[in-house]
Amino acid sequence: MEVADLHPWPATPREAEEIQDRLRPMLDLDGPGPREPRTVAGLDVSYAGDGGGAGVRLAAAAVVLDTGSLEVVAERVVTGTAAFPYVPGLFAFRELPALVEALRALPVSPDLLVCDGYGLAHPRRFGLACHVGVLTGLPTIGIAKTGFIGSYDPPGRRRGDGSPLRDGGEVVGRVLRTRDGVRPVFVSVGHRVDLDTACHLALALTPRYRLPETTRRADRLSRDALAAR
DNA sequence: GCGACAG
DNA sequence: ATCTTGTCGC
Repeated sequence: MEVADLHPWPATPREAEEIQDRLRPMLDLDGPGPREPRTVAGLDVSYAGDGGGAGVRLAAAAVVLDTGSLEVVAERVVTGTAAFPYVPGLFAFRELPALVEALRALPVSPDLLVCDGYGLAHPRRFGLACHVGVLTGLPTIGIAKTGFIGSYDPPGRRRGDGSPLRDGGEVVGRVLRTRDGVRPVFVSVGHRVDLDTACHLALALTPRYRLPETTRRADRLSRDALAAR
């Protein structure tokens, strides 16, 4: 599929922040977005050894599933190196080059992209899911496993229960329970999808496990590719 | 000033 | 993210 170019590429954290601020206005936050996408792609990256600085070996995977059956429609994985050190708030610059390469190799263009991390729930309102959305033009959502910014009250214990994630007086996401009695995930919108639809999709992708089937598939594929060396 | 801090 | 043993539970 087609993906916009990444340049200019930042050499410093300051430049990376400027890029986020410059791309932020490109976001489409009007919903509702695809409620019944036919295909959904999951993105994830695995690292070899200590994953702190730039240059460490990594593998990025994109796995496209049929939304109804959750069967794999297409998948691509590429290996490379971390393009940026890990800095909270600039996480996207670490794996974006490899993810873009994997996406470009896909023989199909998915109806939705699910990122492992945050979208709008970000210090400058431009997390990985937003960045991927602007680059691809596709609807994107972010589903993170742990907290980053914002405050919230614990959601109810049942699958489907959720509570608003608030930051600076605004709702930037939702803490959503995808399985009964299991730790919730953090859902935020990326591009061209509203929060209710994002949570609806998150639940459709978690019929059995806490994390979306898309993320689980991409995680396994990237991990295997790394091990294959 | 002191923590917290997506992956 | 990744490094890791044992341990609890279905």
